[in-house]
Amino acid sequence: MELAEFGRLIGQESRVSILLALMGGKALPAGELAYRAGVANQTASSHLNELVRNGLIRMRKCGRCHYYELASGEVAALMENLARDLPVQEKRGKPSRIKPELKRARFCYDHLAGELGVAIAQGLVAKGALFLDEESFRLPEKGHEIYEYIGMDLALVRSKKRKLCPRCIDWSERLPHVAGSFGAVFAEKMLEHGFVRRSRDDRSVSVMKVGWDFFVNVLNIEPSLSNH
Amino acid sequence: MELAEFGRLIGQESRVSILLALMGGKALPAGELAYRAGVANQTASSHLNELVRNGLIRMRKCGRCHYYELASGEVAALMENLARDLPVQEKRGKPSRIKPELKRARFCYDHLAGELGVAIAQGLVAKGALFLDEESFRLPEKGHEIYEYIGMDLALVRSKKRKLCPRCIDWSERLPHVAGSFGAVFAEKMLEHGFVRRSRDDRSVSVMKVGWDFFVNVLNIEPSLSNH
DNA sequence: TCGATATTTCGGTTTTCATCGAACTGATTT
DNA sequence: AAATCAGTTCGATGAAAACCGAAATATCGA
Repeated sequence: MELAEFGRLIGQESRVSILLALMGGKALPAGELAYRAGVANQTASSHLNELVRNGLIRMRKCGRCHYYELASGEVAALMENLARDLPVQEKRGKPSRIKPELKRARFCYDHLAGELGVAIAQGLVAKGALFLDEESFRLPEKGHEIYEYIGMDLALVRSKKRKLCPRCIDWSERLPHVAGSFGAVFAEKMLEHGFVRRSRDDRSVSVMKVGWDFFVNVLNIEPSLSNH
Repeated sequence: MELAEFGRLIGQESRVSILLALMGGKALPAGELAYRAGVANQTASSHLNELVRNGLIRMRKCGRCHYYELASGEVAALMENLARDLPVQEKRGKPSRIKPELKRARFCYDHLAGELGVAIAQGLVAKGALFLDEESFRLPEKGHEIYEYIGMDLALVRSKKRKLCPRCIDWSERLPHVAGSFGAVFAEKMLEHGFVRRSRDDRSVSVMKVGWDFFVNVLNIEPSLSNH
């Protein structure tokens, strides 16, 4: 895609809202996206069309609903990186309008990010369940008890064709967390065990009681994270 | 800056042309930028104003000329990374419109990039004049004969307040080359010795005869690079 | 001081495009 | 089959903004 073309696409509030809503990794129906962007269905429809045409998102029909989602993890990473690297303008009276829940813990496409995501990555490394490599993380050859503990099948992780566990530098934290198929499967497990729960409205995530037990006792994550 | 605001700024051919022209790292007068963007001076002037207001570029007066340049290496890196990560659309009959000279060797803001930039970085590493680190390159404590050979003062490099020698992943090559103050000073030396010469029109760079001697014999760079 | 040059400011024109009402398509329900 | 619901297409409207001619500003050279 051309630079200017891409700029035009993300140079408009409604379309950015749509893209940001999809950054949660869930596929959402057209109406929902229109509502979130605060525009009429027809308007959203044309935006969605445009985004699909340019390969940023894609559509899947299911009955009479049209579900839209990001086209790929690459697009998600692109957006996340862009948001992170945008020059900060020193304008007085512009205190970051970032929702604190989002900063604390959120889904970044299909894996966990925010303070929690970073802390998890660090915890796994500290426990020897993950190694820090040049460009990405690396899994220990013979697995690790933590993965058995949560019933996570590393063979499954390795079998996917996408990148195993690339580092994704967090937009809010500017620190690495785990993305790729590992990040996705791990996040899946966290949901499955009820450790965390996704927000109904946006991509923020809340940590349940059992979740804290796991994070603090098994991963040795700072309990201070839990004090809001 | 907001995502949408940034998108709007780069979502327009004239402004992208201006930004791209400035990616060479040279400061250019307003008229020149208008010419390159293919618009009238007045139009360019308003675009330049807009870009300055948003902190992407900055202006320096010199006599009756107004010289514009990128606001910082961060902005340059942002643009370069963006261009690199843009999703490639599989459109038939769209053979990369990238100028081969640009792909071969160019200035990326203030340091060398393209095939040449990557090869230089690899050459320096192979010679032990540079080490590959986590996020950046690292200089050997006690310097290296290569730097003495080209008369490059590492103390000067280290004295600058900007990052020493971060890795910059190339837009065309997708491989790392050296940026930061090291990259800038090194490129400066290459020009000084007449090893390379900047194009008058764009950010491409041509390698002179003496340059090839240096690159091939001292840095052991593949001479195949020189066959166009 | 006068004219030439580089750039900006102002005003008006034109283009682009985000938006929504109305009508249409298809799927689901009654 | 009729009613309903999700979504799209079409067409018109209005606002934003890209553009350039004309005039203003500032510097330079003579």
